Amino acid sequence: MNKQQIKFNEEIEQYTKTWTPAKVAAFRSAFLTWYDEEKRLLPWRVNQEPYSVWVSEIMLQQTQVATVIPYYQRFMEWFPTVQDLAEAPEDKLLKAWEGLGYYSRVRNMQVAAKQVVSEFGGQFPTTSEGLKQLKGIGPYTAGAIASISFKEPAPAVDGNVMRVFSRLFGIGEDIAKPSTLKYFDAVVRHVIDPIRPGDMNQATMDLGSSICTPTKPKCEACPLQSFCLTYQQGTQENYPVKLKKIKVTHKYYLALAKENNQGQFEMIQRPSEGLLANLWTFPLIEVSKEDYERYHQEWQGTAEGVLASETDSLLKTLQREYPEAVWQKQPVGEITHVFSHLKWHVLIAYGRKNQSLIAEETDKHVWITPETFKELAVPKPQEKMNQLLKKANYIN
DNA sequence: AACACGGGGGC
DNA sequence: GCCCCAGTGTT
Repeated sequence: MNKQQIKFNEEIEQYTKTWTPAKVAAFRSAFLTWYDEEKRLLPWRVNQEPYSVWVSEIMLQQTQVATVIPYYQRFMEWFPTVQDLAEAPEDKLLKAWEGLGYYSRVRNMQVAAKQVVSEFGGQFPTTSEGLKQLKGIGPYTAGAIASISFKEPAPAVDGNVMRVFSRLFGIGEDIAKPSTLKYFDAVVRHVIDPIRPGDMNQATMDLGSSICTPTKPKCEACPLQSFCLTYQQGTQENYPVKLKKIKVTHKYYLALAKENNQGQFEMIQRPSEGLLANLWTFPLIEVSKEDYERYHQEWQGTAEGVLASETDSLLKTLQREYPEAVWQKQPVGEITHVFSHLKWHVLIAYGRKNQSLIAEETDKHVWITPETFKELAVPKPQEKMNQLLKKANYIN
């Protein structure tokens, strides 16, 4: 067992350590009693055939219960068995799904139906592992069918289940990350009823849709109140944790490290509002991603067949746009910096001027020696650039 | 790991 | 009218 596995096991134990066998038994009893009393009588709950469970689960992945019911009933009339589905003409198949969306799912269902007929003799595989071999059946659907139809104590973890269990156990992992699934899988395995695993999975789904709702959970009506860690802490509304995935925007710059004959570098103060307001950096020239990548390739010496007449080299650009300095042919280097919502890619170009031109100075524009950089407020990317210049012996 | 799939519901 | 939703497949 490697370190990561040990760490994982310890984390799971933190969640389950107060769940003694007696508590687990009481939990199962309370939950299943509630389910027996409250369970909704849905058309796909009249039997536990894998075919009916499968059809309903696929439909329910994309649509709410009330909408699914008529679709489900018509689907079962048109395709009563897996053989009927396997042999169905495509237009009838699509007609049956019309309005549900995600049409590839019904096509995958037919592929799976054909697999069942030809590879499994018309019978569904009876384990979650076997079920996962069927097209369109992933861990969730496999767990649902295996537990309901074959009484395998397999978790069926969907968004509802993550919500319920994150609150019950105070699981603060980010449910937006696919890797978080394993925490819920482990915790569900710890408490799932070995005699009625399917009912426990369905009870969890029902609880998630009727009581343990995303906002304003009806904890006063919850059969699991006394088992719920976050209810006791009053923190249930903070769960599940779902980090908004912020899209990172990439920005590409050339930084101009211009040194004059006094050993001074040009520094520019950023605008008083927005990102890094009022901080000082080398002059930054935003370039397109394409130009940046080309400059970067030239620098790394991997550009092939690039004709000077078609594209502009970094050196030519610098000489044309900033003729007051003598530019070094190659960039000093590259730094990147990740902000909360964007990533800077900066190539540092070094150029030397033969005059001092102090007259150019304004209050937002100074020439200073590296020794006095620290008198200016400088952001992290500029610090990285300074480090790079030091390392390459441009400054001390 | 990121994106596509396609409707419905919530704001 | 825009954003998010929830699994599975694909790249």
